[in-house]
Amino acid sequence: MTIGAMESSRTVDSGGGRRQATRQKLYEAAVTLIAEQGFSATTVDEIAERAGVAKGTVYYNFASKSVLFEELLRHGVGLLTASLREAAEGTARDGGSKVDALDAMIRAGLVFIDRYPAFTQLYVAELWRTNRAWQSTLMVVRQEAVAVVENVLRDGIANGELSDEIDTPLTASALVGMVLVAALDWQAFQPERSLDDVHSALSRLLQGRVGGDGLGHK
Amino acid sequence: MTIGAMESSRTVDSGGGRRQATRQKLYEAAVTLIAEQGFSATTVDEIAERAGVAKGTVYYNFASKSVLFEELLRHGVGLLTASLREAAEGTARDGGSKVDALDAMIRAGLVFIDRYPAFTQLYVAELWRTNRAWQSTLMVVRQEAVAVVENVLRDGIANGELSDEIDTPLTASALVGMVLVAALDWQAFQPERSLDDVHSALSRLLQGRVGGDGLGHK
DNA sequence: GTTTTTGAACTGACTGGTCAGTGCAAAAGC
DNA sequence: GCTTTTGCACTGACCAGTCAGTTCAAAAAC
Repeated sequence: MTIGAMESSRTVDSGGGRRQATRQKLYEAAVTLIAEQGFSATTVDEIAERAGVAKGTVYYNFASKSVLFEELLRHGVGLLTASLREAAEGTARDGGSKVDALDAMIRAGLVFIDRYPAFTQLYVAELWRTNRAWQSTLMVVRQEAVAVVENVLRDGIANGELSDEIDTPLTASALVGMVLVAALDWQAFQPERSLDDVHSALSRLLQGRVGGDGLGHK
Repeated sequence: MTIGAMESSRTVDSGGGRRQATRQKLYEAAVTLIAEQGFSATTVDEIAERAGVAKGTVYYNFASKSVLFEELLRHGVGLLTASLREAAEGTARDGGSKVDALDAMIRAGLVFIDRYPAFTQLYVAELWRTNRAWQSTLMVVRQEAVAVVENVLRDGIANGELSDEIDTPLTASALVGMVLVAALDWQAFQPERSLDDVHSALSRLLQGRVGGDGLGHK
């Protein structure tokens, strides 16, 4: 049971109703199982059982196994995107630089992955697959999240803080990948380390302080 | 059909025998199918059909579906590891710096992903899963590949070229993630761009030339 | 003549999805 | 206040279909 609550209690159509609570339980059950085994290898019976619910309930709440998964994806990436946006805006309010904003977003990414590792695993495992039912959904939510990073990069270029030679989409992808893989490896192989620890290592890389004296070499 | 040949014709136990050729065909068929659909969703019948081979042949050559997949994994990561090592050694022979070695390995990674995109997809999709039959195999081959990067980082720290404050395993993971995600996004969303183009964007990031004047800001 | 492949038939376990029926809390009727 | 009705949420046995893996006699390749 590696996943956190993922409540957020005030979702789109909140309503503390029984229905909503059941859906939440199903999300939580599905996310861990699918992260471990993959979508196809996870049966609806398993999901229902772990959620403490009858199989029929799954189909009462979701049109199909795929739809359940798709809505889970939307839900999760939505949380991430909101978190990234908040981080970026936080530094903007404080008059911070764009590099500070990137740094804050790295931290937000790490916090998210730390909180919802199972969701992250499942997201990574599905993102680059092709020919799947939920491809288009995934594409849309991915773009929403990456766009937050891209916007910060663009702003930084616009105000001269970042080189205008950087490739916005590619650099954004690379930054996301950096955080994603470092965080997953952290969770998988060095879970005892602190978030601050990981953050500072990535921060150093972001700011090009890899060379021995803090300046880039060639 | 997004995958390249993956022949390498001179693999571990080469033997141009008929048997080896059949296994090769099965690898190629399996890699694309599993990359697209995932392991569980891919049937043995499909693999056999795409390989142009009878189902019985699959079981004549491999003990089971899982074993076929596991050997495929070993085979593919072996190619990557060899390629990374070669890149690192190439710059060492030319008396290049360790940053040059890292740069060469980034390029080698891109070349690999460009050549075997399907394998890369499948690898990423499986790497952080838990509770799977081939977990341990995957762990071993992953470590072999990452170790090549870690060694270059360590060498760079030892000779003072890189800061001794960098976190070797985390930085290695982050670099791998950077290349992995940037390359997969390149393939998926901007396949028309050239490898050199992608490489230079990542190179810039590696060398910390993101800030407007080529120096890190704070 | 030995190795490898073929291809079709078969099995037994498992899976997504269905559906008739249950439980129950609030509304309606008295 | 008490009884009856309504309909939402849930249940779990069931079904039709699918799949990994087996078997094997015969053909093909070497």
